[in-house]
Amino acid sequence: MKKIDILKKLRSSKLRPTKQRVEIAKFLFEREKTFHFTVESLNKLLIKKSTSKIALATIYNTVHAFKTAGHLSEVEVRGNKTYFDTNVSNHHHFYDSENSELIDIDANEIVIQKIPKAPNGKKIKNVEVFINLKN
Amino acid sequence: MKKIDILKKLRSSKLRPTKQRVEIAKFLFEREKTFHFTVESLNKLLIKKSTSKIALATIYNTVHAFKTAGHLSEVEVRGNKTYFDTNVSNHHHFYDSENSELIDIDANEIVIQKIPKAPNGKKIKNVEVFINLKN
DNA sequence: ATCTAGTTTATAATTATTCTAAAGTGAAAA
DNA sequence: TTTTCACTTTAGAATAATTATAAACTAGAT
Repeated sequence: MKKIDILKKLRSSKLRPTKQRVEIAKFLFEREKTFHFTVESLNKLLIKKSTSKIALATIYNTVHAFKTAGHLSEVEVRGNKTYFDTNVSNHHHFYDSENSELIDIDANEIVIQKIPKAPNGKKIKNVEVFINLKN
Repeated sequence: MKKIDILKKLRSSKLRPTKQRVEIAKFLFEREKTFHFTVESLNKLLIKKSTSKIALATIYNTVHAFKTAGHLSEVEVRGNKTYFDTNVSNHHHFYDSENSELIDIDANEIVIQKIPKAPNGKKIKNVEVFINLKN
C-alpha cells in the first residue's frame, strides 16, 4: 500500500492525517500479510520502528478510530487483552494459546452445514469460528 | 442437585468444603438451567441471597477452582469481562451484544462440514462457534 | 482438644484501558 | 501567507477487572 493510499484511507475515514496517524497507518497497512496485534504489542513495535515516540493514548485512539472506520477488526480471544486484525473480511481464526497467537482462516475454508435459528426477534449478525489449538 | 452432591463435587475436586465454597457451589449448581455469569454479577447475587458476606477474592478463587476442576467453563466474549458457564459440555453460544447476554447452543445444533487442518505440528483442541446477534 | 495446612479476608498491587486538561497542529478562511 | 480554531496529542490521573499479600481463621487429622 502506497503512501497516497494511506492518506486516502485516513481521509475517507474522516481521520485527519496527522503525523502520528500516518505513522501508525503505514505501520499497520503497508504490509503483505495480515497483521494481528494488541495495543501493547503495537506500542512496543512502534517504539522500535518509529523515530518519534507516540503516546499510548494516541495508539488507543487511532486504533479505535480505524476500527470504527472499518479498517481493522477486533478479535476476542481467551485472556484479557484485545486483539486487532488488519484482515477485515469475514473470516475465522485458529488460536494457539501456547504462544497467544492468532492465525487467520479464510471464510471459505470452513463450511457450516447446520445452524440454529436466532432467538425471539433477533437476527444473526455474523458467525465466528475459533479453532483452539494444542501441541 | 442435592447438598450431598455438592459436597461430593467439592471433595472429588480436592476442594475443602468450607462454608463459603458450599454457599457458592449451591448457588451455582442447584438449578435446573444453565447459568451464565461474571464474577461481578455472581458477587451481587450472592450479596442478596446469602446471609454472610463473601469476599470478592474468595469468589474469584472459588470460581477459578471450579473451572480448574472442570465444573465451570470459561467463555470469552467481546468486552472486558470474563463469563463463566455452568454448562461444561462441548457446546456453542449465541451472543447478544445489546444486553451482553450469552445463550447456549447445543453441540448437535451446529454441524460443520469442512474444517482446515491444524498448522505445523499442532492439533485441534476444540472448535467454538459464536453466533453474534443483532436486533 | 490440639495442631497444621489450607482458607478467607481486607487491602494493596497490577494491568488494560479510558479520561482529562493543557499544549500543539492541520487546514479552512481571510 | 497568516490567522484562527476545532481537532489532536500528550503525560499523567482515573477507572475497572483481576491477582497478590499477609494476617486471622478453620476443617479435619492426630
